[in-house]
Amino acid sequence: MMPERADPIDKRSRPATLRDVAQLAGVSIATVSKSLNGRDHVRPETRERVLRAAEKLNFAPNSLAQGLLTGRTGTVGLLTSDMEGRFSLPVMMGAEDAFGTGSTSVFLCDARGDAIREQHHIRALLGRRVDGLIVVGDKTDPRPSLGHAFPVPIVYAYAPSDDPRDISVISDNVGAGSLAAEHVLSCGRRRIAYVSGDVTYAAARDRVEGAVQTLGAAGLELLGGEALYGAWTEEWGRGAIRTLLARFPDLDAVLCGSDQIARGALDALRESGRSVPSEVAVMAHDNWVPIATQARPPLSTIDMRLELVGRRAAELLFEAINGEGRGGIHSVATKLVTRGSTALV
Amino acid sequence: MMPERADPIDKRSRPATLRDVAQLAGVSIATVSKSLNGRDHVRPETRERVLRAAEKLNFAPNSLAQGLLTGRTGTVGLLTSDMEGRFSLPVMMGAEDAFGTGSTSVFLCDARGDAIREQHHIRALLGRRVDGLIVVGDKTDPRPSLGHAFPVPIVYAYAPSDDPRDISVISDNVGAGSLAAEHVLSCGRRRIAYVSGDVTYAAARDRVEGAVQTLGAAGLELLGGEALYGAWTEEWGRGAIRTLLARFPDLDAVLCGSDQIARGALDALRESGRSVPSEVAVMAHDNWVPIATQARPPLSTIDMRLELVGRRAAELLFEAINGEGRGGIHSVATKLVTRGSTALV
DNA sequence: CTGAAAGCGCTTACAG
DNA sequence: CTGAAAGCGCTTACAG
Repeated sequence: MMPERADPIDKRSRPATLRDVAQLAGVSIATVSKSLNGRDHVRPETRERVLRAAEKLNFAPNSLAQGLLTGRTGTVGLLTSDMEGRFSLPVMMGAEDAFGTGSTSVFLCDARGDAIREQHHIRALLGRRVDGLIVVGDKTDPRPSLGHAFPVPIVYAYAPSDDPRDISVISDNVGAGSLAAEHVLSCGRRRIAYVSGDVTYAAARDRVEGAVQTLGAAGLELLGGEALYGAWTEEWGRGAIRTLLARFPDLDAVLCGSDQIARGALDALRESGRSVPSEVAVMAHDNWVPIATQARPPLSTIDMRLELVGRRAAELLFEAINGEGRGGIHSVATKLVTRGSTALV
Repeated sequence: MMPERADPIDKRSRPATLRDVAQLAGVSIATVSKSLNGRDHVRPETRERVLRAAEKLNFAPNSLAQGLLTGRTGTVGLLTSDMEGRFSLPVMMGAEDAFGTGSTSVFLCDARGDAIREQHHIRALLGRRVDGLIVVGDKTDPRPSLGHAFPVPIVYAYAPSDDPRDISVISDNVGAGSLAAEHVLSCGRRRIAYVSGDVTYAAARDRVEGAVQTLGAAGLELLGGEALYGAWTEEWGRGAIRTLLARFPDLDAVLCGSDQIARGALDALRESGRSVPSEVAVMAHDNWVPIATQARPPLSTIDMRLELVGRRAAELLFEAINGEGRGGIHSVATKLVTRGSTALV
């Protein structure tokens, strides 16, 4: 004879419904609903009884039913093109964080930069009746707009949409370049070179532009008259430094397009017998913590505040869901992080 | 006089329902449902008419309604403790990827290692009637089981549950240590040291254990009789190498607990005038690509195949959802990646 | 203050 | 082959 399955560990026990709670509390399901949702017109002691019953049954309302009824699901789609990307991740974290504290849940989709896959995911998300969409890019270059034929609002984060009517949030790369230049100027440097990354990246060009502007305002220009563009690698950082030292033996600061480039720069400077920061200051971008802090010396760098980009995107999406969409590009200010590579002389 | 809103760009157009399709096709909603779901008992030309109508209205079925009815939502919760973690991310990617090809969507939740937040997220996920849960850890040490009082199955990935009845997927760190040791042995090295990471991490100890076993089988032991434990940093890698070179000037290989430690080791070896790999081979763990490939020379390392861990977790969860739960720890084999730091002499 | 009823959008027996 | 009806779990006017 089989023992009865009274095991509370039974994984497949059906979740409690309003009906179960109503039965236990001896009231109607309407009353349970009102009690649980804090509606008026329920006697305090009835409400109390209902709450206890719900507690005992470990009742959690079925969001599907609620969503079906109210038209709001409290879910949002996060469409990323590259989960490996160091840049899209913090943005995702910021967004998840901003939503997570409330009652909104995030659907994660990785399209791998494939437009077909992206369409597939969007269709699935729309089928799940998300209240909105955040599209996270992995580089700062504008991406194609998804258009406006959607039943829900869309916010683009990190990579802005190429349609100015869309809502986009980016970090301010021009401002970042300015900040970097300002910092080395304030450290008393005047013979400043720039080793940038891949010239096809908007982020590379924007950061250079900011630096050039700021130097210009101080009556200076970059050593050699322009930035050296190359690759986002340490190797390029090393090679560029060797070239620069040959041409400008008296350079006293190097602005680098990324932390990785800066690490290469540090290595090449050390191997050329230049001491950092006393002879040459090195300034980086991105604040990729494991890279920046493990460098010798640790890197001063510009933090792009990507979590803030994600958080801002979440907020703007929320507003748009509530009908207050504000198209255009919203730019998040970056932040200087000083470490040993630029310490004042 | 207001123009009529026939604008297809209207963001707030209500998504089409079965009823809309039925009306356009001139049939009942039951017939629409059957046609769309490929059920029998529909005349081909009727089906065709329905399909065209659905197409024209850009119909996507409301998953909420489907879920409410069928009891399956086609959603899964991914609970991570640390989205910054280099380790939990690839696992998430693998899981998302495994699901993404099907019709399952993933809810992403970051608990930040906070048990309260974790409970909060679990409650929300259960309210959304996910079909199952994947719990992703950020280190390989066993984590507390969430218990068995859940209406849905749970799979633990990367960090196993401390309850052996739970389903866990990990990468094989002992095997990884063996692989690393085998490789340097096959490169003809015999005087082998081990610079490990933080001894409080199971991953650190397991990798050492695998290496010691393999060396033992070859009649060897580690230089100094045991591994040097320290921190997961380049600085520790540099310091440990200096210590080792002083004690064992003739060492010909170093196994490192991580890519970062190995980079430190490379730098210290170079600065001590040892050439890698001709004099000393350096072998790492993790295959953190930007670190490993940018090293001088690029690092041979053990890839933990974390995407595979995530993928396997997704598969096991799927099985468990279908009632074929297989408790215990499932271990994923690691993979040797050879680069310049160990090239055969 | 409380409850019966309608309805959100779908699927599935069950009649016709 | 096609459609009317019930029902998934909830919320919200509307009666009582």
